[in-house]
Amino acid sequence: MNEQVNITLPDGVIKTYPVGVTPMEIATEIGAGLAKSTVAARVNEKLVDACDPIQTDASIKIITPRDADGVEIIRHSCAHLLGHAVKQLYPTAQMVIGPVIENGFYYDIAYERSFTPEDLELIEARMKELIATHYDVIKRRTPRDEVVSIFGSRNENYKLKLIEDMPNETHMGLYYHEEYIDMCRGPHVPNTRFLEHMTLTKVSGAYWRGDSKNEQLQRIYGTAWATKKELRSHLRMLEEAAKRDHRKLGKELDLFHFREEAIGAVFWHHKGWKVFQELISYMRRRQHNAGYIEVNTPDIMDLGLWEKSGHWENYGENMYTSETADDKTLALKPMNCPGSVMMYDHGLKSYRDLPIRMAEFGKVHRYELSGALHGLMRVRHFTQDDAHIYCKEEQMLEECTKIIHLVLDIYKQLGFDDIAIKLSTRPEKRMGSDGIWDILEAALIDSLEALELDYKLNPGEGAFYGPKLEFVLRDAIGRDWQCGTLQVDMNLPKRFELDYVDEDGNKKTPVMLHRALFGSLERFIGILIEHHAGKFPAWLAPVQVAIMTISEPFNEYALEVGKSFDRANIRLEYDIGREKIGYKIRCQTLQKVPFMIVIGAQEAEKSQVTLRHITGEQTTFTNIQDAIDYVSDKCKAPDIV
RNA sequence: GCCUGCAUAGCUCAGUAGGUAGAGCAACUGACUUGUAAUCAGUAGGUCGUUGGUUCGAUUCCGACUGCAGGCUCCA
Repeated sequence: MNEQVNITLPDGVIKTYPVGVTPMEIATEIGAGLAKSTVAARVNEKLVDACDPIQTDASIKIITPRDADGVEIIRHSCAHLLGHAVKQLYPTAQMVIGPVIENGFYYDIAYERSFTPEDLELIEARMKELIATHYDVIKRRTPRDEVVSIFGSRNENYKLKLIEDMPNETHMGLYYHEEYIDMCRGPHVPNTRFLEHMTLTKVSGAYWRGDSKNEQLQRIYGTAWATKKELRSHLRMLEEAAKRDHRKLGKELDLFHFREEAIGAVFWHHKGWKVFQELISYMRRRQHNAGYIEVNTPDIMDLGLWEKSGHWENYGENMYTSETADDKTLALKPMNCPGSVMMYDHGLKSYRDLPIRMAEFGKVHRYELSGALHGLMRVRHFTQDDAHIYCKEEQMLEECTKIIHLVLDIYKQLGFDDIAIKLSTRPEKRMGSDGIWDILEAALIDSLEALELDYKLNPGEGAFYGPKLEFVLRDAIGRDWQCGTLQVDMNLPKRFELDYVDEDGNKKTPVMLHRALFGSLERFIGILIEHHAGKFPAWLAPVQVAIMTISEPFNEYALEVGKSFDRANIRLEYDIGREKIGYKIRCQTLQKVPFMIVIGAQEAEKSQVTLRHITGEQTTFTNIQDAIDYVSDKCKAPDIV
């Protein structure tokens, strides 16, 4: 009979212990310090509690708060602790689920009233008290019927429903936080002293099982970290994000505004509109070089078109419609594709014409739920840098590859190196046969593989007419934003009976690719504002040069300098009022103007130009043209060499 | 759309335990003619988001509505 187990430590050393030894016992034997920081363990690659007995030979790694797994466990245990505190303060509350999320955790709770920020403070204070008592968290593997009776007697009806979802489990892990009991797969911390660096962040509603048809629960969010330092730096990151908020900067930098008369719609001020136009110019050049043509289709078209395209059935709840005096119903376009299809359909197409890469900066209108709106990031009317590529089936792979190449290169030029790709496959609400979906999904996967790119699968998230790739970029402070998409589609061309004359003289149906690279110009500008914290690169800056004088006698020379810069298409503003130069510099710095020109007696007399960079360094040019050449060079768009 | 919170001058905010409001910046006027992140003084500016109710009296208390913020759902 084998009463010993061989345990392999991470350094390869093999030690022998009695059967049933626990990770905590092993850690204790290795050293008191390790034992003290033991959160859990990885035994044969599986995460287990520090108290779980080991029955067979195994490799082991002790998990401490220094490990990413350790921090996750801390967050998970914080959720339980939240339950402990909530049940003490609000005994009739019913706990639902308390998972770990990025940077923290939440717990969904059913309670007769909503929690307020004051409740949150009370709960957090109670959690801190409980942490300070350093109580042990005790795990008991418990037979199913006993678990049911425990939660039944405690009126934890949601826990009972969750148990019903696990018909095959004969035993559950129960974690005892003193009088509070939670059910969990675990593992969890052995003692609350690990949970010190947490704070509750917000309350909100959340639907039971995530379905808006179900009752609404209260969700309490928190964040937790291994050390005080990490907690503090996370809270600082949130502050930094608040400072970069594009809604705040949009106001401060005079880029755009929103108002009640047109909710979810942007009023672009001339400075913001300049950024918008610059981005479109950039995209036009890139698309032209990539073999695209640009068209423009109507914003409002007969409802019949949208019925035929399937939008009315699949997307109708997001569409705006309008009745006219002649009893026609028209719809504002929520997407550009049907218009593009009309454009293709006009006139005969030959296989020699394909691929046709047809771009359109189309403004689309989508009725979004009011609660979904968010600054420029989520609006009801926005401009897509859309394009539809019509090609033969055998050209599909190459066209997909080209698009992926283009989008990654553009993001890179604009300063985003960290791009994630998501593949969204057939949704429940869709059109077209499974055979077609097989071909389309394979095309996207093949093109990603041809480029050796990693991607994450999002099953069931595709558009109703085809699967899609989504390009997610990571900004300067580590947040992810979804921008571009690429969708492949054989359904719309079929519905609209699009065709081309092939080599053999027969008519064939083209494949249609839908792609947007910025996605929404509005959202992309929001992302750029936050990524650069309002300090646009010079080529995008609404004002590239501020010309300012030391005092009024030099205004005339300042205007002369300004005219020369203006002729060179450099965007400039004058700041030649009676304020002191220090004040002018402060204002222009706060406006994040990349270059300032200071003009006083010295410059006026010698026809010089002194350039001040936003960073504070200065360069003096002995003639205006040299300064213009220098600034022009710095204001070049990244695709222009 | 749902949950919670918020709404005071152009902006950022204070305030009124119910008696029609105040600061800083910005604007305007005047003085100063100024060299690298705020010169000084003065003037003007608000039906306290809208709308009902309670009250002798509501910006303040209560309700409804609208918008905004954070979530949920959805999504470019």
